Amino acid sequence: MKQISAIRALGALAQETRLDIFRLLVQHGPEGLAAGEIAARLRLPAPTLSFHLNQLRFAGLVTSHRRSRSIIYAANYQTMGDLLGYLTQNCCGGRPELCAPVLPAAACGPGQLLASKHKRRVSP
Amino acid sequence: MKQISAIRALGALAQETRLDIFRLLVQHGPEGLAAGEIAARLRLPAPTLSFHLNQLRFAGLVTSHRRSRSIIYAANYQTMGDLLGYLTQNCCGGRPELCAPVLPAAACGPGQLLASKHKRRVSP
DNA sequence: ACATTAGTTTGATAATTCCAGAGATATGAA
DNA sequence: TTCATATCTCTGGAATTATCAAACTAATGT
Repeated sequence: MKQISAIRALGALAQETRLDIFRLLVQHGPEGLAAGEIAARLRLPAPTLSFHLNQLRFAGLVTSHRRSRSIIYAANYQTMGDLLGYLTQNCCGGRPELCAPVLPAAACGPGQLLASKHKRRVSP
Repeated sequence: MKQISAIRALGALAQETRLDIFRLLVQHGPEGLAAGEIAARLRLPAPTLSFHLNQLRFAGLVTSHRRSRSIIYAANYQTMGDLLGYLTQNCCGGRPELCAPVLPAAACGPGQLLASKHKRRVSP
């Protein structure tokens, strides 16, 4: 992930309403949630929600598609993973164990490790 | 880490100048760097740098202490680790493996990853 | 065709953030 | 003390971001 993308993602999440929206979407997994449902749960006026969803989409953190009258939004785990990778590599001085000791061991287990499309570099 | 702290940290990092400052400090480890040195390396006017350092300090991402005439700033790895933990737990739906697969395996193993001055590739 | 439902866009206003200049403060040297 | 160095704070204006009412667009049902 490039710095500019990381900044966009960080900026998108650095706002209470958007962080709430994103967390809600993450909780609902790949099936996502209709915009109206998000608005109802978070008590947000439709235009305000629409504004924030656009920011999240611009940052690549959510995807959307229409289903009948509703527009379904879902969290984009790939971007979130890329952001975590960027922060770990660029903001932990190449010593991830200093900054990421909290990760559950599951993240390290054998199977799960991957499938990332791009090779990743460890910063010097 | 509370949501408000996470938002402050995200907001602090969501700005090019500050992300540059933070990355520079991370690269220089616990010894830190004097404000003047940061200003020189990043070509920043002193007031601008001071403004951003204050934001980073408010977010808990850097610490500072005076040493003679200089004020030394250093990255606070603890806060960075807390932020990564918050994001992993709250933005990955309790499925960290979905979002954190990019971590070099070494982060989980016994040490060693580090200290390489050369860029290194981790096979996916 | 018309009404209904679901979202978006527009636009005005309020709040916040960014950043450079001028001046203030703290430390060390002569 | 006086001077030079290093950094900070205060200030204010420009730019950006957040909010939400009103108007608009798209899909569906009658």
